[in-house]
Amino acid sequence: MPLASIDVDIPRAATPAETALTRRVDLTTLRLFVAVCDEQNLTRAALREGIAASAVSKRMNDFELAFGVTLFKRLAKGMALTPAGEALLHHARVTLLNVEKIAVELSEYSQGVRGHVRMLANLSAIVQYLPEDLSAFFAAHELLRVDLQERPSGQVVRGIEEGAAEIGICSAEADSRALEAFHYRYDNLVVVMRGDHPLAGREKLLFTETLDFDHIGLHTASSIYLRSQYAATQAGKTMRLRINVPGFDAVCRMVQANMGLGLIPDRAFAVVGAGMGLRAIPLRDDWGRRELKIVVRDAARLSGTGRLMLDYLRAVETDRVGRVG
Amino acid sequence: MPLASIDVDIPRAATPAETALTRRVDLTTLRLFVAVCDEQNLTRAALREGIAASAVSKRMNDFELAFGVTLFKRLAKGMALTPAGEALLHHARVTLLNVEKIAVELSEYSQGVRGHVRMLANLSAIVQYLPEDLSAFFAAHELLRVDLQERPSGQVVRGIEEGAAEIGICSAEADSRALEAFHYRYDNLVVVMRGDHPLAGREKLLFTETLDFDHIGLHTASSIYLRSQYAATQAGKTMRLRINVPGFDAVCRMVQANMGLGLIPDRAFAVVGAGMGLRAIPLRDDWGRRELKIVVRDAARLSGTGRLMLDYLRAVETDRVGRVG
DNA sequence: CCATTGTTGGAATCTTATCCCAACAATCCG
DNA sequence: CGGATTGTTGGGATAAGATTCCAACAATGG
Repeated sequence: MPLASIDVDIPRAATPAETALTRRVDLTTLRLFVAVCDEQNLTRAALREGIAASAVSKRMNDFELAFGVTLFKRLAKGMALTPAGEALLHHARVTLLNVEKIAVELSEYSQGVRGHVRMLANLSAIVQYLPEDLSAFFAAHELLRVDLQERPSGQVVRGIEEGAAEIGICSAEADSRALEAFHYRYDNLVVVMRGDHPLAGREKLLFTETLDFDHIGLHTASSIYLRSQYAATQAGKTMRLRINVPGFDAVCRMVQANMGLGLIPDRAFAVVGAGMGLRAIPLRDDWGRRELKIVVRDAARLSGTGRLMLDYLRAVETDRVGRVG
Repeated sequence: MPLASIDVDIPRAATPAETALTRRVDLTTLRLFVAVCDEQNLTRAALREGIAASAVSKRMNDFELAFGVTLFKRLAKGMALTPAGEALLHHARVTLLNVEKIAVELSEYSQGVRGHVRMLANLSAIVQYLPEDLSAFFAAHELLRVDLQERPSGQVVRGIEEGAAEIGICSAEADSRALEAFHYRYDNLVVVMRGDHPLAGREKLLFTETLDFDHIGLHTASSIYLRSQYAATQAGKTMRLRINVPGFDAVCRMVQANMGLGLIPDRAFAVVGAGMGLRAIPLRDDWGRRELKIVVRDAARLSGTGRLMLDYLRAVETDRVGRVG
């Protein structure tokens, strides 16, 4: 069918000839190449890199010869890229960026750093839990470093599978396929309201009990918003929405302005809603208790630092359970 | 605030010392380094790379000296990585992978290829439109190549912003911020049913008209499912769901088995539902007409091949409008 | 049509990686 | 316990390759 016929991303093995070609690439050449592209002028590029122009010329020509391609259109007024040159330029840039990362990271080690962990996490974890957890982790392990990137849950799983990072944190509902998964945190939704709201005296709430009042919605793509819509549907009722706003903080401000009830995670309320004189009442419905999980490719083969981080993250919730309430 | 205190991903400029260190990295050293890591043994690594063991030893020692780090724990029975070594190993691997890509891509050019475009697209576009559109594009331009990766709409936007690819295709509802956006396709939802269904004679349908019949739902996280739930809520009704299934093809099979009505994109029906003797009736509601858009960073600065692809994709819908029906 | 700008070629030089051989350290095992 | 084995490191000679300088060359632009 059509999908199979697309000539895209075929991960074929490198032929022997290509293996040999790989060795003809070197970083100096790539560096000079991007310099020439930047300057569109071989002479200026040579100047910038502190080398003779003829040496740059030779390197570029040798490279073109080795691969049998033309990288530049030699114009009277400098050099312009061919399509092959553009393709190379992109890869050369990311390669050099990577090399820079190597230099930076290793010089951190030379200054005393003892370990790195690469992590991926979804927004919910990054906003609610990781600031506190990582701060505490760093306090206990000053000489460790973390590279953290934000991605949606599905992409977190993909990244861990591909080895882009060692440890991932994502929604427990995401399919983590062959990865090992551990519980990280429960994420309790709370109903946020002013102290003078009719429901303000309650200890717990069912979502359906809130449907007789106005609501403030999160943006329409958020999972909380979608899930609460679904719950209302299941109950055969409709949410009365006064407005949709983009962030947890905005929800709290709207609540304060007496626009209605808000529905946000408890930890988010602790961070953005504190000191606003609002009341946050936990939701009793089971879908109000969402779970974040930790995913790794193989816990037994984690780096030392990765192992340390994994153990720390797995233990952190129970250590603080009193404060999470 | 907690977020600011995390010591993560600080993109500081490289110091002059680090710039100098960058030049001490070279690909041969990296290649030898991963060989040593793979083999956990310097001698075998040297053998594998066809070079004298002492040469490898020298390179490793010089490298360690240059960066002031220890990469290996020299054990009697070979070499084991230190944390610094592990950090280097990861970056070395991706760097070498990149270099391999350079070699592969350039040798394609040497064999006649005339241009590359890197693209990102969401699943919807990849399943429904790109197979056909790209096939047609390749038919017209044999010597061009496309690198296509699947990502959710939000990540498509991010990837284009970061320059990971030139052209992105995502939902029109995704926020494309500063990117240039162009219309790509309308994605019309159709109600799928057996020929003997009471509604089978209709030309068009409002979603509310279908709510008196059983439905087959897509998986609960799909945007079609969520959107239809929402529409039911807005109408003050409830969808009567017989079952939730994971894919467009499964929906069609369930419809055929007389389980109820299905709601899927028209193009998906054309691909998976053809020849099943089913009827597909367009939805009249405005949310039944979803849009896919093309995003680029700067259409004026696209590569030649990128420009060609953009123009092609922008024109393709109207060229085929008769067939899209 | 000559001056200017910019790229390329060649020969000499110099740097530097590699090789080979030997030394050395640490286990293994009889 | 001690020689054999396995594996890493050091030094000097060699060989390979990159850089420099200078000159030639091509193509605009006034």
